[in-house]
Amino acid sequence: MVRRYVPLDDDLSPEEPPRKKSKHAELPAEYEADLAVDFESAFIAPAERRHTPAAPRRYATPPMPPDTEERIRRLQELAASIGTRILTDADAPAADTEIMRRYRDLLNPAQFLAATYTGGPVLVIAGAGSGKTRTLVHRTAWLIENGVEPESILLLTFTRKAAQEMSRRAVGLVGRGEGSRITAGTFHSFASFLLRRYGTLTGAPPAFTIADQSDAEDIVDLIRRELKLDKKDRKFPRKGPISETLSRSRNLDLPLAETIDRFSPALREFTGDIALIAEMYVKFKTAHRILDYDDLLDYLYRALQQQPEFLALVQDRWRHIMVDEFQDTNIVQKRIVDLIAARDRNIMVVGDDAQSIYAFRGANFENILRFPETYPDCRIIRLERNYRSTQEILDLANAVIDGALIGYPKRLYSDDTAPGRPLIKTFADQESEAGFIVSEIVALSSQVPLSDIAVLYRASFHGNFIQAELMRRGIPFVVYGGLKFVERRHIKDILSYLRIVVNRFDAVAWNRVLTLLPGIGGMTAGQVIACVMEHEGRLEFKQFKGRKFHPYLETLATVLETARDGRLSPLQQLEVVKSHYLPLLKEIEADWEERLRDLEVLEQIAGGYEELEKFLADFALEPPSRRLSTNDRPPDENEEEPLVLSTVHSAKGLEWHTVFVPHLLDGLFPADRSLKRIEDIEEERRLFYVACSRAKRRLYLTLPAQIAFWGGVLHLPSRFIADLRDDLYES
DNA sequence: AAAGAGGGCAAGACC
DNA sequence: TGCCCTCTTT
Repeated sequence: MVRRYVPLDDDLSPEEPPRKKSKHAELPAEYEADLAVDFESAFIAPAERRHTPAAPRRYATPPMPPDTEERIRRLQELAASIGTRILTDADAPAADTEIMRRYRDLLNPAQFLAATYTGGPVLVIAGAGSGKTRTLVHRTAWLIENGVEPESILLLTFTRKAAQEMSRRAVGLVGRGEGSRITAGTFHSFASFLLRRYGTLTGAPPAFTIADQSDAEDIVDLIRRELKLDKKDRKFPRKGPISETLSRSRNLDLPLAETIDRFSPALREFTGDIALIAEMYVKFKTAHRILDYDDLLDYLYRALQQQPEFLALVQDRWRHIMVDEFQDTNIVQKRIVDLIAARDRNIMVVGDDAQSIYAFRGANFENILRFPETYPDCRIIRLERNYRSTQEILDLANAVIDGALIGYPKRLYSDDTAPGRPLIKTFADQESEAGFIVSEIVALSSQVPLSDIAVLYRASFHGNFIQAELMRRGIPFVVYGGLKFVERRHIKDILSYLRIVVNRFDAVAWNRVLTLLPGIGGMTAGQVIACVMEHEGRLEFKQFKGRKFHPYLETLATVLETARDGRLSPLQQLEVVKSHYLPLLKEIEADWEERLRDLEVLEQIAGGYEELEKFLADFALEPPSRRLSTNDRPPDENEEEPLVLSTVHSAKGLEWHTVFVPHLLDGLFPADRSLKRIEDIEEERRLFYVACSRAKRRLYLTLPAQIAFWGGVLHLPSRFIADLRDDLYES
């Protein structure tokens, strides 16, 4: 079966492996040796691996360090030992009241159980498409119907989209009056709310501003330059990697040196200086009253932990806690939840370990696996009935996840027995692969709306050939991801003025605003900021009299003073700074007219607020997700809803009638950068599982026979399809 | 400070 | 191979 994928140039001898010129050449020597190992024996063999392909002899399996092996074994034990805690359909409560009967009829037995269980901590393992949101929303409604105060319900989610969806549907069930009284939000928005409201109790600075990821990087860059580290060593790492490492160290709760050792060995020789930057980074934020995303969680956690008064206050208010997407929580988030739930223990966490795909940003896969460890008396409910896909698609998805080393045992099933096994197909090259996909899309589009079809790939550039082909044939499509609205410079610029209006000490915003002015660069900006700090936030620029740029500074000061007027609405404040900013924008950007449209969107959003501080906080935490200027054209009645091109990550939680997953070559999916650590390969597998489980009726898995990749050639089919039983798919 | 040249690096993206 | 970042030059 696997022979079907055998690459065209398979005559390479073992003495001369094909990876000679490829990326793999950079791997350490022991890894070279390992490439020859039969991948079947290198894994702790999952129970159900069935056949031994000939080709995969050359799949790279990284060595497993003893501590990793030990940890994996522990997690396997945990996952295997949940038996006694599992509640089954038989444990569903009697439907002996009108309310109970109503909920029983609305939900399947497992969902019903999850919605009504109140006997303590619960873990709900919700498979893909199993009605997770439905269950949570009904639980919320059930609690309220049974006398729980809506105010005491806390629903924590990962994305603002999920939070809004929950709120909306809760309101639909219990009505606006009660539905709007529950707290549903992201961890960060919940933290931001508490820190602002209980500033003195939590130790958060007054009127703090929130630094997003790029702001955090800018701060690192300012420090890096101040320390002249780039001058000392031209190889000194850039702001991006440093900032990422600092954040990772906090998200994983690991000492900085260890974080560097484990995740960025290339930075090892700079550990001392990075530690120094870390120290100054903290001081910088304190001095300028800035909190980054990690701070929001850290401040909240510390306040809960160290201020009994505050903890009691929070526990008194929120007595029923539900956490969505628990597999994506990091260690700090888990601790926050544990603290709040410690007293009343009304906690339900919902998630799917098989869909944990965010380890790279600090999500701790183990939180969900170790829940039974934290709450030994917990109960576990599995939602395995799938309402999305056909059984034949689920069979393949189940097989994919069966190949994982760790995870709770589960098996999705569906009533949908519509025929149509997933298709796995190899093409000579990327062009013919793209050609095939687009032809199939064209053929399908007579029966299925284009918008119900998606192409999901591992990395954005995998979509290039398909995009080209779609354009050539005039098929409308949208690409998820790309440069976000909030990341566009003019949006950041305008928001920076407003940030200064709120927080005079926000040096990151100052830096942006100042360097916009002609004649002011990084050096001068630094001096001006220092001057503002010395004057405790007053706009005293007399000392720059005589310098060329002095008049600009005075103008800026006037604008900021005008905008600060407390009688103005956020929208009016925005207008004030905009009138100052527009001429500057025209100077620096040729396409300023198009950018103006983004500013209009910003105005629209600001119009909905009464308080500037709230507007800025919300905008930092809940930015509009897509590129608005290009996608928010007025909808054309006759225009067809476009096809979707997306990364698998961005597709999480979504579904389509037909899904194509292209470029299934080992080294692309799984990505070659993930092949060095067993945990990373595991995550790639879960990612592939997410991709497959997005499909409702048709699933296409395709690959080119080979692909030129950074000077080398990739030609092995993805290990995730190579080890599939051949009766699971067509070809 | 702004513009041009050369070198390094390359994924995924939530708040 | 191409883009982004930084360094160099004016």
